Amino acid sequence: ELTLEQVQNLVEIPKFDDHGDIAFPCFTFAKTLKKAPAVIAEELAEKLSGDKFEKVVALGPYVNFFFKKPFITNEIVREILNTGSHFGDLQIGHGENVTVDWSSPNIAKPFSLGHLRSTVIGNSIALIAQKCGFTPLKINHLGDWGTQFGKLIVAYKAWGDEKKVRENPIEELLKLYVEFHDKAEEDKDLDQQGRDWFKKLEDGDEEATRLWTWFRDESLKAFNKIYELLGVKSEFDHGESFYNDKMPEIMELLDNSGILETDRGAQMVRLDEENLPVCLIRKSDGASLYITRDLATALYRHRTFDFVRSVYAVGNEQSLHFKQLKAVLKKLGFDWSDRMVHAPFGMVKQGGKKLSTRKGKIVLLEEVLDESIKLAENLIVEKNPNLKNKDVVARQVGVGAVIFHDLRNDRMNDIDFNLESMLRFEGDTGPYLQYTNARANSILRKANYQDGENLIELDDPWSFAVVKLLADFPKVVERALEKYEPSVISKYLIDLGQSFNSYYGHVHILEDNEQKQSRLALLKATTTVLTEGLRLLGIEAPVEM
RNA sequence: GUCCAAGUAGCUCAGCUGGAUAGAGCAACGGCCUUCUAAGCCGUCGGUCGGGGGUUCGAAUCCCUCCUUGGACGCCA
Repeated sequence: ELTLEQVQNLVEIPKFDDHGDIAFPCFTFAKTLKKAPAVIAEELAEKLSGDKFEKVVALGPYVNFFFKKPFITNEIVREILNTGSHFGDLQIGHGENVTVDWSSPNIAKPFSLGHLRSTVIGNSIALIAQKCGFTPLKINHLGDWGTQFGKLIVAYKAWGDEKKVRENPIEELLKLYVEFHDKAEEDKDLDQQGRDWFKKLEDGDEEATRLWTWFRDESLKAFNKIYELLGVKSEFDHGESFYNDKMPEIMELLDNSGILETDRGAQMVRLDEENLPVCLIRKSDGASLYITRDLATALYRHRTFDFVRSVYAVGNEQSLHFKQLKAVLKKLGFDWSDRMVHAPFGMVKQGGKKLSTRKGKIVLLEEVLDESIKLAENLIVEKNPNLKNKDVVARQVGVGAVIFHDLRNDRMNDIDFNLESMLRFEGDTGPYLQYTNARANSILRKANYQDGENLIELDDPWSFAVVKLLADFPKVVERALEKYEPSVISKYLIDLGQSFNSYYGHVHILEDNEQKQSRLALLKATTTVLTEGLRLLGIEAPVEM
C-alpha cells in the first residue's frame, strides 16, 4: 500500500537514543484508516520485524525500531576499514567539470578577511565536489584591472621607491594608493592622470605594462605565501585582465541581440519579467561595466570548460549582480546560465559595521595566521614538549583554527571579527577535532593496531552512538554538496567528535579483553572519517599534537 | 521607497523536506588526571524560538501582518 520511497520519506531518526534507532510516525494514516495514530503504531509494530532489527516497539504514535547492534556495527566499521579515505565517495558526478570562482583578492591591496572567506569556502566546495565525483576547477578571479592601476602608476612614478616595493610590496603599494587619494583631494589633475595612465595600459604602452606586470607579480608572490600557509592552490589565475580581449565579442552579441535599451546615453537591459531591477550594461561614455566583464567571463568559462556547474564563492552583497548576470545570459539565449550557482557568504564586520580598509583599521590575514600559529606552538611546548615536528603541527593547528572558525557556521551568517574567538582552541573548534583525532591515533599507535580480526559486539552505550554517526557520513557529504555548504560537514564533525570523546571518556579502550580489537577497529574508523571530513574543509589532521 | 537575507539561552550559533521532552559551544558554578594526550570528560544554571494573527491532529519550521538589524538597488567592482 506504500511505496518504498514514501516509507523512506516518512522514516525519521528519534531524538532520544532510548526510543530506538529509527522511527516511523503514524499520524498520516490516521485519517484514511480512521484509527488513532497510537493504535496504528501498535498494530504495525506487531506485524513488522526483520533480521536487522532486535525489536520493534510502538510508543505512542511512533513505531520505533532497534537495530541489532553487532550487525550494524560490523557492517559500518568493516566498510570504513575497507574503503579508508574513500568512505563517503559519491558517484553523483561523472568526472564533469565544476568551475569554482574563488578567493579573488585585489592586486596591490592586502589580503582581506572577506577574501579569506571566499578562499576557504570555495576551496571546500571544490573538495566536496571532487568527493562527489566531479572535477573541480578553481579559478582565482584576481582584481587586477581598472583605473586604480593607472592611479597606482602615477603614485609610483611620483613618490615610489623600487627597493621598498620589492621588500614589502603590498604594504608599499597600499601606502602609495592611499597617498594618491589624499593628494587627489587637493590636486584634481591627479585623477585625470590616473585615467590617462590606465588608458595607456589598455593600449599596451610599454612602461605602463611593465609597471603593471611588476605590481601584479609582486602581489601574487605575497598572496602565494598566504595560499601556501592555507594549503590551497588554484587551477587558474585568470584575473579580470585576462578577459580584456574577450569583451568585444560579448558587446557585439549584446548589440545584435535587440535586448539593449538606451536611456540618457547609457545602455541597459530591462529585466521586468524576471522581477529584477534594470541592469546597466554600458556607460554613456561607451565604457564597459563590471557586469560586462562577468558576461565575457561566463562565456569564456562555458566554452573552455563545458561545466555542469559554475559556482561563485562571492559575498552576498553581490546577490543581485549574479541574478542579473544569469538573467541577461538567459535573455541572450544561453540556457546554460541555469548551471551557474552563486554560493554567497556573509560579511566580516567589526562592531556591527563593515570592515573598512582605512589606515590602521586593516586586519591583515597574514598576521592573524601568524598569531594563531604562534599560539599553537606555545600550547605544544606546554602540553606536549616532546613532540617531534613542532613547527609543522603548530602550523596545521593554528591554520586549522582559523579555517574552521570560518566554516563552522552557515556561510550566509555575518561574522563579527574578533581575534580572540578566532584563535580559540577549545569547544567547537578545529583544534578540538584535531585533538580528538590525535588522541585516537595515539591509542592505535600504542596498541600497534592491525586490521584483520573479526569484530564482535561492543556492550557499552557510547560506542553505538559513534557508529550511527559514522554511518551518516555519506549522506552528510551529499547534503553539503546540494547546499554548497561546508558547514554541514563542520557541524557533523563536531557531533562526531563529541560522541567519540564521550566514548573515550567512559571506556578504557586499551583494557585487555575480548572487545579490545573491536574497539580499536571503531577507533580506526573514527579517525578515518575525522581526517577525511577535515580534509574536505581544507584542514589537516596531524596524528599527534 | 523597492527587493534580498536574518531575528532561537547573557554571548556565538544548531535545529535536515512541519513531528516525540527546542540542542551545542563560550561565559558562570561544581566535580574528574599515580591507568589510552585535561586542546578532554561529567554535572548545574540558563529559552514567552522578535510581536500579533492564521493553516494543521501537530508550528522555531508553512502563510499574512507589524517591529528590528544588515545588505543590495542605471553610469564602482
